[in-house]
Amino acid sequence: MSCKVRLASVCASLAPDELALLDSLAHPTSFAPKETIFSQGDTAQTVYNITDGMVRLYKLLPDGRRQIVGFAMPGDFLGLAMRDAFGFSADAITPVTACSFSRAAYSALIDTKPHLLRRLHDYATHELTLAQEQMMLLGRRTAEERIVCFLLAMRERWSKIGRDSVTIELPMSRQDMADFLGLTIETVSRTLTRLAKTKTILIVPDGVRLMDTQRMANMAAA
Amino acid sequence: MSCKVRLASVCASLAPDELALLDSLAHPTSFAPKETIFSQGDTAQTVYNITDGMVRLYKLLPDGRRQIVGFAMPGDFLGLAMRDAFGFSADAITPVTACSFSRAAYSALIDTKPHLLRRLHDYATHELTLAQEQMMLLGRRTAEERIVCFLLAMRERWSKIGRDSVTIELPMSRQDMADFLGLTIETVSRTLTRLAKTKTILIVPDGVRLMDTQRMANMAAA
DNA sequence: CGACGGCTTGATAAGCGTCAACTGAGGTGG
DNA sequence: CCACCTCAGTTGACGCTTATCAAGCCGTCG
Repeated sequence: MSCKVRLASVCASLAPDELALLDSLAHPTSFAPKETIFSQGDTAQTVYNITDGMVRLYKLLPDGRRQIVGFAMPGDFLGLAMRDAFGFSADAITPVTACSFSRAAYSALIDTKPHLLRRLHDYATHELTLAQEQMMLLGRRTAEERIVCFLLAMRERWSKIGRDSVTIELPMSRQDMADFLGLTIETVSRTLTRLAKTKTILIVPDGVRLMDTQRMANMAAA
Repeated sequence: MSCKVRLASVCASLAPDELALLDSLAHPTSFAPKETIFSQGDTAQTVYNITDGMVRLYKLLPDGRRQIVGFAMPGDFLGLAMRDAFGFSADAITPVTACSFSRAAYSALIDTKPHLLRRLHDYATHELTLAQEQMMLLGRRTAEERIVCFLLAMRERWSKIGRDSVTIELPMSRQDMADFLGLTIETVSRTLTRLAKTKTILIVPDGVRLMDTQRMANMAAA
């Protein structure tokens, strides 16, 4: 009941008694920056609900190339996209707190609570929609469009958890952004400076301030 | 019971009476090549289970750039990734047959059949895993790797529906492949001819034959 | 037979990657 | 207290992969 992200996560719309049951199964957990939460290929014995901080989710190729498939933020759920083994790795970017659940308990719970399963299913389809949006971005957008779309999407996500502002926090490194957007760190850096030079954004410590959202929206739509 | 793809789709693991119920709700539908099944933004009043043929699922940017987010084949389910409106467009590549269900009936059904919902949820998470694989491909792989991964993935999909062969049917056009792989039609064509010249594949009408799956697997893993 | 669409091939160019040097903030230790 | 190191980020020069533009091929169909 005291959870800050309850209404933004799958826990919304649970009855008080169900919430209590869920609470009894949850293990509060925390991770330091750069700490690994799980690795691709690990047998998935735990699922997590992020309550604070930011997590990067990524896949690696044997030669070291990395693709970040998403950033998890408060309210996000980790552990859906696998049957037995995690399909990607996850590690903390900032200090992270999460509710962890044993996979067995989680699995048993959703078998008895259809509407919790329904919430999870809705969450999964939402993730799928985001993934398809990202395919469009990676396959067909220019570097500048990717950056602009990313910033607007981050604004959207912060606002969904009650932190709406034209100043966007970006706790991840340039390398993380690059690996999310299918670019190099140099291209990310150059593109951000170019946007700053045209007064579209203002680069601030650990984030950017959006100075011309109208122009950005046009770039993203085009 | 006579459905060729029953065991490969969400309909597997249904009890006979449930199958009968589902059957009573299903409307057999068919589409001619290039016919639109639905368009991005349409209110989603129907969901589909493909029984034969191939469908392209794609998103468009206002300036005409296209990203194919997936190809639907027998056993695949269309209509998951939306709450009220379709997030992408779909049209038939080959002649297509499908079971269509009204969204209302579908929604009511899964509310009363938790294990059907469970199947759908598993299907959705599988789709999500594929989408993340595709992000890796689009963001970090070279043109040649994309083509090779695509061919191997198509082989895998055909084999899942009982058509395992080193000769891969490719009913879609070069343009469709290009828009799926984030390339241009010219790069797809050139890369395929290069693979053919090195005797890695053999280009045949409406498909390719894999001549050196070992080398291809190495390219895909790298 | 001619037109058309899908595909291939070639020449050229652009966007982004690569390599490398530089800057500035933060941390460490003599 | 300041020299030094480290690391993330920025900037510049250059080059490669892939896009773009353009021409030609081939099977199909009216």
